[in-house]
Amino acid sequence: MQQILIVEDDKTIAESIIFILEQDSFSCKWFDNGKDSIEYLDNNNVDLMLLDIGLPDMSGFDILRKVRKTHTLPIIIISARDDESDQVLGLEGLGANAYVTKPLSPRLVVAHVRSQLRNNRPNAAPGDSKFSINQAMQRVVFNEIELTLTPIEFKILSHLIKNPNRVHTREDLMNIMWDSPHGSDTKTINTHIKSIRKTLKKIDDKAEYIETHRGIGYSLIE
Amino acid sequence: MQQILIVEDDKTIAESIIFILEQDSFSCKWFDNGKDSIEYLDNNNVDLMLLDIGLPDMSGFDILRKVRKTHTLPIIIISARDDESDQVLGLEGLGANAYVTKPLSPRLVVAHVRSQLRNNRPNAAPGDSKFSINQAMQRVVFNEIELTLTPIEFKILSHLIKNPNRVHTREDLMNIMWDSPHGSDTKTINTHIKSIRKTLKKIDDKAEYIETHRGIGYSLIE
DNA sequence: AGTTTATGTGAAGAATTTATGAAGATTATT
DNA sequence: AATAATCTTCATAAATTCTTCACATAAACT
Repeated sequence: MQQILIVEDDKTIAESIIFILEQDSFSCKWFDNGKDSIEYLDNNNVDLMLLDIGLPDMSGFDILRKVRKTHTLPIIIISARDDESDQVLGLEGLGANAYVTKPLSPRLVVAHVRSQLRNNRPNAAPGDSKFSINQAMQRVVFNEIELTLTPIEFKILSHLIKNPNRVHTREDLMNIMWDSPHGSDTKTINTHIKSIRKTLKKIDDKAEYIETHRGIGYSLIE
Repeated sequence: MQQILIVEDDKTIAESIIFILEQDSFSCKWFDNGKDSIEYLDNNNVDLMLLDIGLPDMSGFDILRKVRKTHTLPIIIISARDDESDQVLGLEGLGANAYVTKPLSPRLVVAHVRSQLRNNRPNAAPGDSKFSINQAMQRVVFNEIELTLTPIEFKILSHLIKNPNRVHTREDLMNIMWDSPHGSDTKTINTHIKSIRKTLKKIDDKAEYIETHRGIGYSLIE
């Protein structure tokens, strides 16, 4: 269970946030001052901090500054002030991850919490597909494993992933393989598909992801 | 250089955002419709997307849904509507990372962009890298040892270190090597990379840090 | 069943891309 | 101006990738 630290001096607000978060099965810890919050943070496993800017003992910005020196957890600022420069300072200058203004909508707070905690999981597979594309590295990730593909294989497979569950004719795939017209035999594709299947099979032996459509082409099944 | 994709049908808004972002040395690409944006995203290295919800051809929410099937990049929604349920849907349901309402403050947009790009680095834990850069001294330190690099080698390697785990095309690297356009062969890079590899190998014989991406360019693995 | 047609398979060699080492050109330094 | 350092180009070697081919296998048709 993921733990949220709430730093908020207004008891009513804190309780309403905690109520919603706990319904969403987060574990919450609440402090109404900066000192105790930092101490708790330093000695416990906290996944995310909700931080009110207007506190009695020290400014939320000071807390932020201090926490960011040693912690990388996501921090969401809660502020009564809808001031642009406060937001810029918090987000850009001091390393907050989101900024919510009062009056607070508990649902919106939970949405931000979820959004942040989702992002921090690097290998979160998007959607429900077993495939994802690491465009930055020009790699396809299959069952959390990066595939080693040749340039043409990458082009074909990533195109199939982007357009799953539909037949791609050999001509379509040819156009994807080469940027400029190329006078090769369409049978070349069979060999590339074979090679891709072989690569996938190394990771998931039984599964058949690429389907042959006789006389037409291929498709990828999700 | 990190690339931002802006999806916004209002030209004035788009231009003002681009103006600010480019001042902050982000590279921007702008589309006024969903279809072209998705196509561009599928075929290029985009680091972050700014997405307007009210587009002519398709709803921003539909774009979001589609993009999230295969991409994990941070997405910031821009919306004219300050509607709570829209925000909850975008952030929680569809996987957006932030939500900014119009009228837009460009500075605030940049603050969100920075915040997202800072957070999104999975290798954010400082100190775990074998490389560090002493910009003032124009030196790279590798495994506690200062490297002897020529000016161009420093430019290339420090850029790779600042943007690890992603492919840099030869063209990108050329732009980094020279400030002004330069009509040299892209094969020049091969020689520089070779020289950098040689320097690294002197210190750590077995390790392969710079990876070749055939037909594209190079990347540095952390 | 037998024939025809399309696809799967493995391997060879053709084509392309990158690595390598060294020489020439350029720039900076003394 | 001479020297040293750096950058670019070039030729060739090495590695990878692409295409083709021959044959095996599977599906569709008569």
